[in-house]
Amino acid sequence: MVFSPSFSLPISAPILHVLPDSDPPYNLLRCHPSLNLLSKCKNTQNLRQVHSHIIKTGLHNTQFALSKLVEFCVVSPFGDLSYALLVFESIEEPNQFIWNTIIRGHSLSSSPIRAIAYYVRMILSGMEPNSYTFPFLLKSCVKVAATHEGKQLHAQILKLGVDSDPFIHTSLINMYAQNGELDNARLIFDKSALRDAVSFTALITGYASRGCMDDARRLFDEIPIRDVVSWNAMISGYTQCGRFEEALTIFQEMQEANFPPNDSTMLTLLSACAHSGSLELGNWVRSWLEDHGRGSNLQLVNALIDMYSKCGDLDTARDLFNGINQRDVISWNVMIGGYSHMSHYKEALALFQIMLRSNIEPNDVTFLGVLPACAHLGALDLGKWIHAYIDKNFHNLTNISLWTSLIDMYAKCGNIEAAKQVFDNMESRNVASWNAMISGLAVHGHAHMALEFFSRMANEGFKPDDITFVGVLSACNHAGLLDLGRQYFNSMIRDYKISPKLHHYGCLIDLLGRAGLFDEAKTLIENMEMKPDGAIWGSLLGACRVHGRVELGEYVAEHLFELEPENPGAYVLLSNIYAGACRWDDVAGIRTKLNDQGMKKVPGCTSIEVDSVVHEFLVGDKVHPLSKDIYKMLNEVDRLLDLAGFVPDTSEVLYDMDEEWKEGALSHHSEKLAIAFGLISTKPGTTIRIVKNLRVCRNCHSATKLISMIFNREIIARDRNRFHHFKDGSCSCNDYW
DNA sequence: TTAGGGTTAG
Repeated sequence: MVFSPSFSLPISAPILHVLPDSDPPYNLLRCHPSLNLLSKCKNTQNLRQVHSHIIKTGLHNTQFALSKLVEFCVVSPFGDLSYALLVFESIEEPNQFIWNTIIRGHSLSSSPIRAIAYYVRMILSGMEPNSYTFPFLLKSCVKVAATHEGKQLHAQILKLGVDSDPFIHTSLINMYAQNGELDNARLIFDKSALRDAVSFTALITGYASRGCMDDARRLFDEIPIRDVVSWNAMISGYTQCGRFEEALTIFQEMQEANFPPNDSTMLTLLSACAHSGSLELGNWVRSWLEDHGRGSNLQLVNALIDMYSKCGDLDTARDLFNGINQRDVISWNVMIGGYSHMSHYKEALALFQIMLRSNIEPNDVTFLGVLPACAHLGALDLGKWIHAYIDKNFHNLTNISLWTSLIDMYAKCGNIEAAKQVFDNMESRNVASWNAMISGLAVHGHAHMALEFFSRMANEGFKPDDITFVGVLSACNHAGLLDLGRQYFNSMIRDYKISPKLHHYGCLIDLLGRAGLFDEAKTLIENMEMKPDGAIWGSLLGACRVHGRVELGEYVAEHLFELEPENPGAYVLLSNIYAGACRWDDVAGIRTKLNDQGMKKVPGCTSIEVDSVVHEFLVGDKVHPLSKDIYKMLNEVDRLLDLAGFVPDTSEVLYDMDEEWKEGALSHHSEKLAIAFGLISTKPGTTIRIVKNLRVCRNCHSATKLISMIFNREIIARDRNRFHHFKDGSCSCNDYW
């Protein structure tokens, strides 16, 4: 047997000779050295050593010692349930405590429903449950939303007459409240004379989870003697409902009442700060924690990191993260999630890679932070790796958000088929899953399939929300389905009672503009309940360019200049309109204006993932290590394009006025650099996937179509608005984008 | 004769 240096067994422990089921005096057992050693176990090895010791000293003949062993296995983070079960199965007639402990163990495990199975076994073996048995069982019912089983347990509780036990009473309220049956929870609460702060709080939490904070507040006011958890539950309830000011008011009331807050109060407050962006209060909490000597508590530091990153102070968040000695998975998750939340996607992925190298096991929350970063950067390989990791390591995972996040990732990374596969394999879905699928199909231009999913969704009893309609309308938009778009827009208002938001108007106005129906678009804008935003004027301006409407373009541009004076995009679009009308003086005028005001257009940037590494290219970029080879390939591409009779489209010159124009012609746009890199670094025939931060320009669009044919490559490009699948010389958008 | 209820990364 191997002894770890920090752990040694007592040499002379008393040997007990006892008969089974006849435990010796408890005072002798309770303080027996072997049992005291249990609390010092730090791993399974230690546990086995103590178990051997228990056997050597004869203690294994007592149910008391075995119950302590089983309890340790079940409760301690260094124990494990399977070991507890081994011991349990070796006991001929386990006592009530041991049965309860095994049930408790299952309620704490990853499959709490098994607690019920052991309860059934307990009854069948002839052992009666007691008032300790039910809180464990009811907790399991909460975890797996087993309302039906919970009700059966309720019947048993009434039959046994233990319903007046305060613990069972609160557990029942909690079970009903958490499973959405608030009326039943209330019934139990009202019928009983038991009214301590704990049962009040259980009901308050139920109301809070349903957004009924006014009911919660009434109950809170009725609590005879409040305790710290009831205060915390109120702060947390308001926070969850997005009523941050009221959350802070409760905290103020708490202070005025001289009620001392605890760590949980601070955790809850930090969560309120994170959600509402209250950096000032967050800083106050931080100094409170330092003043009270809680500044290095891991859970609190994690909450501080979360607060700072959500408030946009990523540097302070990272400093705190770096300062932690022993980070847990939550530390990593909040930092990665913070980067992702603030659109620092590259940092999110970089930190995730460090996490893996540090041998920290990621969990579902980690992936909820990483997958959106993959989606934005188009990091399909990493996304696929995560999918495989989940399949391998997380069986029976019922986290709908995670699967939905995978759908979104696949769709945004250009693999809509994989997105659909994930969707089809989901055991249960929610509105968000349908929304992800519908908008995924929409950006890929599969309008009819998106609309088909919309009908399926309604048929399966899901109620579409405003986000669903953004997907539906953008599906119509990307396919130019004007009549259908109008119909869905009207149906949204009439049949689903959803009032249109800017996004919905944006889709419809874009559709109308592209179809040249400017009068209808203008009327719609004038009748909107809110002021149009830059996106709406912008799409109209784009439509003016397509239809060569110079005067209207000037009128629309004026609105855009007023709304977004710093945005050079509007000037660029207007100059393209002038260029289309050969009004070169006006083109030059805008150019001067842009230069005078020192405005620079957002540089075009395209990324491509090769062998799990994301490579980024800016216009005319020469910093890539393989730059020479890339430009060699670029020359070859240009030569072949020329041979194929390609004539560059220079109608959008100003669009590329600054760096790109200076770099010469249009041949060094970032997407072309990325494609050239893709051509030299992947095997012939491999699909090339690229992601561009701006809309793809006309010239590159025509060039890419030809490249797909010349090199026999499928090229999937995501631009700011949608996907383009280039194949055999044509594009899935049918030149409509 | 050892235990059990309500708040606390998305």
